[in-house]
Amino acid sequence: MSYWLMKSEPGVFGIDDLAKSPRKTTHWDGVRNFQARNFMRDEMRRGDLAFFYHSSCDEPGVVGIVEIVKEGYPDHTAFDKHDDHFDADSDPANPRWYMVDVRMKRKFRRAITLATLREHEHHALKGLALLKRGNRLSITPVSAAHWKFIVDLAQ
DNA sequence: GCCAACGTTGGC
DNA sequence: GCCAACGTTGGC
Repeated sequence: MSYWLMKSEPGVFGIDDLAKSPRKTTHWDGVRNFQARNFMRDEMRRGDLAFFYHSSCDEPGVVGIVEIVKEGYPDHTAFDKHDDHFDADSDPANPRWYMVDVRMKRKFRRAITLATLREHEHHALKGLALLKRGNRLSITPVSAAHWKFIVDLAQ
């Protein structure tokens, strides 16, 4: 089993939106980066857990935990001309973009802010992809040790 | 709003 | 294959 971190802008879709979704489940559509696509298409497995991370907001940070409940499948929003994430180059016969389904497992009582994570970036969280310089990937892997440390911060 | 960092595109 | 130009991300 693997661990991940998935970014979302709360102004677009935050953890409270997920909590209100049917069965607390949603498809993680709109990812238009090949590396992140590859993680969803090739590496994420049912039962994997991911941190839900709020980005581009007042207080960026990890706000909860989701479970991967459906493995990679074509992102249909790429085929919809009227969708913000439409991509004319994604052919339904040979889809370019993929998504997974995630279900909310837990919302932290308090967010683990990026500032808090940074306090540990040279020690317990050394090497965490999220904290790497210039990192912009919306989906990144998290080691088991880092996972445990961050979950403990939320207690 | 600024800007550093990065990914993608396209000309050559 | 190189690399400049461009667009996007995302923290501040």
